[in-house]
Amino acid sequence: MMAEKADLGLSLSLNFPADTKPSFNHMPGTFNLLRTTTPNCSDSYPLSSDRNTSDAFRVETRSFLKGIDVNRIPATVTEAEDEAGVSSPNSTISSISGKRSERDVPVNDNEGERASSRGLSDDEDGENCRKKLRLSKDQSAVLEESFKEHNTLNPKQKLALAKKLGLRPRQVEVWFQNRRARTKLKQTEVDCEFLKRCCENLTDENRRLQKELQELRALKMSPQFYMQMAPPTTLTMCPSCERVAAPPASSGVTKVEHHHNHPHLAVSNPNQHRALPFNLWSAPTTQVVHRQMSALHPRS
DNA sequence: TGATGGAACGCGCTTACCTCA
DNA sequence: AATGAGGTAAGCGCGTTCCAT
Repeated sequence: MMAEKADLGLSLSLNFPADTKPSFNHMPGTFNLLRTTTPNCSDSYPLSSDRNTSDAFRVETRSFLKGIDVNRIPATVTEAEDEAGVSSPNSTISSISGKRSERDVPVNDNEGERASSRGLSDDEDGENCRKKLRLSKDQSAVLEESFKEHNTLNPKQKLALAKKLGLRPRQVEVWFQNRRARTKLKQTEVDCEFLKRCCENLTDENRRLQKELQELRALKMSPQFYMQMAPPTTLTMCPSCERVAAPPASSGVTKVEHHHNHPHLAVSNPNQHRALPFNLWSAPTTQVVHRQMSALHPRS
């Protein structure tokens, strides 16, 4: 089952390759904080509103349905529901709204389906127990394909998909909801792992710096060091690249001179070169994040 | 023009059912 | 055969958005 899941695109693996980064953009409202740090992440799942038109289903509608669903509801019930848009005894909700210019194109069908989705929806057998209908592999595959194209559906798309798969629109809707939830969960796990790694790197670096500091303090105590050491004020840090400048031949280095020692400062876009001082972020992905954060909070 | 109410929708949480080891 | 764990379809409540009034 896990392997199957991976095939279906739920494998948001943690071993970020060299220049990939976790995407925080999949779901609205999740990891907003982090999202701001990765504004250049591309949306893996464009919003449905971008593709709500009929072209969304240019995915061939050929005979996917042949022998498709083992679990299918008796055709009489399903099709009657879907075609007529009367899915349940309580589907008396008015379908005359005409609102939502874009969303409820197929007014009747959708609203009937919607009505069935809230409240008593036992249209399968009329009993109270809800039946668990496992979707077939083919059905899942088609849904996955569709999900890859757009992770939300407008009513038209929902209906078309439902018809194509021999499911109720509500089932398609639920599947998409659950699928979004799974994606988000998976993404959250990936994000957590990513942050954990960042934390570990920072901890290591902190430890290393503490050690270095201790060594420097010890050195400072020794008289010989004091004699050789130039005054600390001559240690300058490049505000752009955050590197400690090489000890100048003479003290009182001006900023211009300092920059002359750093050819990279000639780069037009300073953000393109923001070398980290201590190799702080070992993972390339974190460098990206750091760059974004630097861009958000530029120094001078 | 802003306030208000209804409809539709998505999400989070949860339950119920199914499959498999 | 029984059972517990994990996966997932589905129910429900709530918040948000859009639109008509």
